Amino acid sequence: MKIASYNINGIKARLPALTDWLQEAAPDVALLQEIKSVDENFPRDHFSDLGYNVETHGQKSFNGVAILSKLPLEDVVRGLPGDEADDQARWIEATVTGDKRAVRLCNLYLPNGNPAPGPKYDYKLGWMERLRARARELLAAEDCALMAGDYNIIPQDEDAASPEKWREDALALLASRDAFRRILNLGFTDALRARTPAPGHYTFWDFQRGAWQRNDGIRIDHFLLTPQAADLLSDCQIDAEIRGREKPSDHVPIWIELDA
DNA sequence: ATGTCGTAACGTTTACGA
Repeated sequence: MKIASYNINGIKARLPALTDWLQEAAPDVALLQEIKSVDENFPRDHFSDLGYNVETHGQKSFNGVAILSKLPLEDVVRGLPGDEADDQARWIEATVTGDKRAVRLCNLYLPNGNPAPGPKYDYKLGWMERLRARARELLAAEDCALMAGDYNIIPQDEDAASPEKWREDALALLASRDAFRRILNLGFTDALRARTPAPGHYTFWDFQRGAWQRNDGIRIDHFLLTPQAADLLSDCQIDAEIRGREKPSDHVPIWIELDA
C-alpha cells in the first residue's frame, strides 16, 4: 500500500500539478494539506473520475485537509480532539483496509507558529499537546496506524540546508523540537529517518529567494508510524523533482510503502 | 527589491498567512 502526504498550498491553483503527480505516482492514498477550500468547493468529482474516494475537512481561505483513497475510507473523524473552541481545519482521520491489514490514517496540518513568541506560537504548542494525547491513544490501541502531514517542524539541524537561518523560527525553536520529540519518544518511527540516515533530504523550499534553485530546503513533512505500522514499512521517499515543474507547491510529496 | 505565492474582497489593489 502506497501512502503519500502532500501539502498542495491551494487545491484550485494546484489542480493540474496535483493531477499529473497523482497519475504518475499512483498512490493508493494521498493525504493532502492546505487545500484552502470549503468542502463544497473541493473538486470531488475530478478525483472520483481518477478512481479516488474523497473525504475533506476544509474551511474558507486557509488550512484544510483531505484524503484521497483508491480503497474505501471508513470511520472518518474530522478535527483534532481536545479543544471545542478550535475551528481551524487541520486534522482528519480514516481507516483503509489492505489485503492483509487495516491502517488508521491520521492526516495533519500542524500550525506554523510564527511569529514566535506570541499567540500563534502558543497555539502551535497547545495543538502539539493535543496531538500527543491522540498519539498516545493510537499507541494504546496497538493498531497499524500513522500520523502524517505537514508538521511545520524541522526535527534536527541536519534537516535544513541552512540551519542557522531557522534557529529563531517557530519551525526549529528548541521548544518546537522538544514537543515533536516528546511525541516521537512515545514510540513512533519517523519513516524517512528509518530508511534514509543521510542529511540533505528536504520536503519544502520557500518560494522566495530562489530557495529551490539553491537547494535551500527543509524537511518538515513527516510520516510517524506506530510499531505495528513500522514493522510493515518497506520504503519511504520524497518526490523532490516535482518542485521544479510548472506552478509547483512550495512542498513536495513524501510517501511510504507499507506491506499492509 | 521584507525579493513569492494563494486566497479573499468595498478587487485592476491591498491584506493576510505562509
